[in-house]
Amino acid sequence: MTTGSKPLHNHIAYVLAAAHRSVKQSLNERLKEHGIQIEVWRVMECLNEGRKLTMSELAKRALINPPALSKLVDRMVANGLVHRQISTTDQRQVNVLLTSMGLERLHQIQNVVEDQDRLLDELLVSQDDSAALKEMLRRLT
Amino acid sequence: MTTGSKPLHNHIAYVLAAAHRSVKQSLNERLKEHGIQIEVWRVMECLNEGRKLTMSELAKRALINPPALSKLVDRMVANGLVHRQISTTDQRQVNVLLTSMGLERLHQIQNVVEDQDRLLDELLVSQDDSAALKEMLRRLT
DNA sequence: TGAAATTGCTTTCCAAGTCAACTAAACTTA
DNA sequence: TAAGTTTAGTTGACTTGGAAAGCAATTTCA
Repeated sequence: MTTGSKPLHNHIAYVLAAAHRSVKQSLNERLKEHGIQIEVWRVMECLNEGRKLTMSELAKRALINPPALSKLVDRMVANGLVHRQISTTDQRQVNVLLTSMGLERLHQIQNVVEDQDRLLDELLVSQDDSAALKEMLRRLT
Repeated sequence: MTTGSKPLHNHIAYVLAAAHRSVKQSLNERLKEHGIQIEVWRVMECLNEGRKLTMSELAKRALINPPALSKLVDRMVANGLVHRQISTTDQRQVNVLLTSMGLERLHQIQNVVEDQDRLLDELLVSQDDSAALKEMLRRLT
């Protein structure tokens, strides 16, 4: 016997990585046409929902590690999408906010993302599957 | 109204990214103790199943883009885990094979990965869920 | 209150990934 | 069969990400 172990394509870690890779890539291609990278979209969504978030809060929600976020925000500031604001109550904290241009750009791409999401839903069998899938994924998180 | 759109945590792309991030991170921590990175594990698993694969075949299965794989294989050769072999039938193709040390190292970590997989399974409600989840993820891929 | 510890964020250094260009081998076809 | 095309893989310039150290502001508590 040569394999001795569960085949790769049955590992959750592998299947999850494959699905993530493929979804990420197709979303990426759509967003690239608008000159926006996926992480930038997530940050903008988070700020749109949260109005004003500290770096650490934003890092958690946008699924980005603090050092990477710090650099990403630098770039986004340079591109005029967000701005930083030192918190008045705690001078260590930095609040990040969407600029009006950032909000405008977000609206431009929201349709793109929703389109892709609809397309993914269609790949699943029933409508319930989509909800069930998300629920299971949240459980793994 | 300020949001105007589906909340972030309902987007498949987001939930998938969150789950992937978290699973990847925990697997990564386990593997780090053995000095192996996740992509290296995937490559070794693929080679264990396929015995001998060309770079492009390996790239597909291990979910790694060709340039990244090329460099990764460089490192793995340097570490004595695999070796390259120019195909006799087509001199452009490069076959990659596990060394005996590579196989040995793979066996050492397979338990680690299976442990984590078992743990993930337990996070889901029923046994069926695991199969259902994988099936849905494959559909998205 | 002031020294020590903690927290929030950034910076630095290095490892790794991407895109596009490149080399070489193998086909195609006129 | 020689020129043009396609395919396989690698390389190089550039960008991004991660781990660990660093800096300040805040909190803790002796």
